[in-house]
Amino acid sequence: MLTKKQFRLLELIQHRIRSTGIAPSFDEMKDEMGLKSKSGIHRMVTALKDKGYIARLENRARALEVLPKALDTLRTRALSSASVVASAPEAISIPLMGRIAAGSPLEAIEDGTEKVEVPPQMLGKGEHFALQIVGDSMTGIGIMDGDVVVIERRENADNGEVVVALVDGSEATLKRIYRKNGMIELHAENPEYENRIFSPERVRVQGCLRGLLRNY
Amino acid sequence: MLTKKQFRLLELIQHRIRSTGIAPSFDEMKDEMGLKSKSGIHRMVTALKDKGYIARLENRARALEVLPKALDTLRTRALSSASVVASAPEAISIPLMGRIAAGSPLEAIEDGTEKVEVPPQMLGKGEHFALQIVGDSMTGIGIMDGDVVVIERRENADNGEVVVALVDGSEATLKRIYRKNGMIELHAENPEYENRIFSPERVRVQGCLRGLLRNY
DNA sequence: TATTATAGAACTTTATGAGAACCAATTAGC
DNA sequence: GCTAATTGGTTCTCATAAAGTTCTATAATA
Repeated sequence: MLTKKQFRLLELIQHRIRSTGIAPSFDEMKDEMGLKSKSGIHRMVTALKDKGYIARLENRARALEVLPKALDTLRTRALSSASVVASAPEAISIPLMGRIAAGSPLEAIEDGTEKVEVPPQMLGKGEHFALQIVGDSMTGIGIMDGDVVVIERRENADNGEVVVALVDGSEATLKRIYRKNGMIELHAENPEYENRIFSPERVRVQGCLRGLLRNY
Repeated sequence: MLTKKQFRLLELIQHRIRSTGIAPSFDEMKDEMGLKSKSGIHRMVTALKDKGYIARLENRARALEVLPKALDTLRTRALSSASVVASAPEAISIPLMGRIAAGSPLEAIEDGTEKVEVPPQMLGKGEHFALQIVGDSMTGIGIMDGDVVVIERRENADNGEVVVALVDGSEATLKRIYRKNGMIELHAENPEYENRIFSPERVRVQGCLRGLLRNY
């Protein structure tokens, strides 16, 4: 029941909320959709709401919620697009760049000779690598000790995304990142850990979290 | 009930919606059916609607919905062609058998037409299938809503393993299983949920958790 | 030949875009 | 607190693109 653009916008909203926890503003959606005016976004958001895919509070900033009905659409699509891709059934290998933890360096382990196979639907456009998680600083969002995370190499990240952040050039951690008042806050998703705040010069983003693999 | 072409169109619509999330436009259907004019599509769509296979909003872009009646028709057909799909044996695709939640029945265990690609290192010897998690009853061990879990089909499980358990033949859940004094305890890994204890006859193990995939 | 499907084109309705002015809510400073 | 600035959301209007509807002449066929 959705038009192409409406669907794309819905995907965008959902992805944004899922990866950053915060819904995008109209202006941000405008930019991400490649538009120059946000009136169109307003109309599409209204359409999505009327069609029952999202809920929103009018006049509230970033007050969007993706409803289950929409999740159904997006889920099945995300999964079955995998089978479409399956025509080229090779698993894709990406380098395992080492382990990452709260408080231990990443650089030291960068050989990249080990590979991990990753299902193709987990990879986006860019360059990816894998890291194995040590420690429990992100258990709050379901990232456990020993998990392998798939990271897309990037220099910057949206507010609220989970990133690999290098602090002072030596200490790499997987944290949720927020920018506040010109400072950068690295947020551990475990109440037992404290958030840490740095000046922007001290923090370098190395990549954004894209997927997770776990073996039992 | 349906003519050949109508059936083909129905298949096409359903496949399109499932794989891309949005219905095709009249022009696109025209192209995919190999026609040069869309007026014919219009008539066929009208016919499908009149016969109760699809619902639609007139004059609305891509406003088609495939009704359950049609899914029945399509499913029988899909099963017979399943053997063709299976002819790519070494593939790392496993069937997605539906969704599973704490407390709600395994959603209409699907026909297994949908596939998920899985990195080979995640698979063991046996037969595997995938399920998508709904709900938060296992967040305590890092299994979140929307995750895809890889299950090895088994009839029994070691104490403490995470299993897909079918209770009373109807209600399937993903739980940690313990045997105590001849009884079976199903343990949700989330303090907000209660453990439940059953007599062995009531619980059937369908498989054991082997892996987990998550996209961000 | 009667019937049914297809091509084509004209036409109507919806969906989207740009831009600008205008509210509403929030935040920074007093 | 209170005000001003800023961010974010709402409404219009004017264009244009995209999608859906209709109708007629033709082609295909039973």
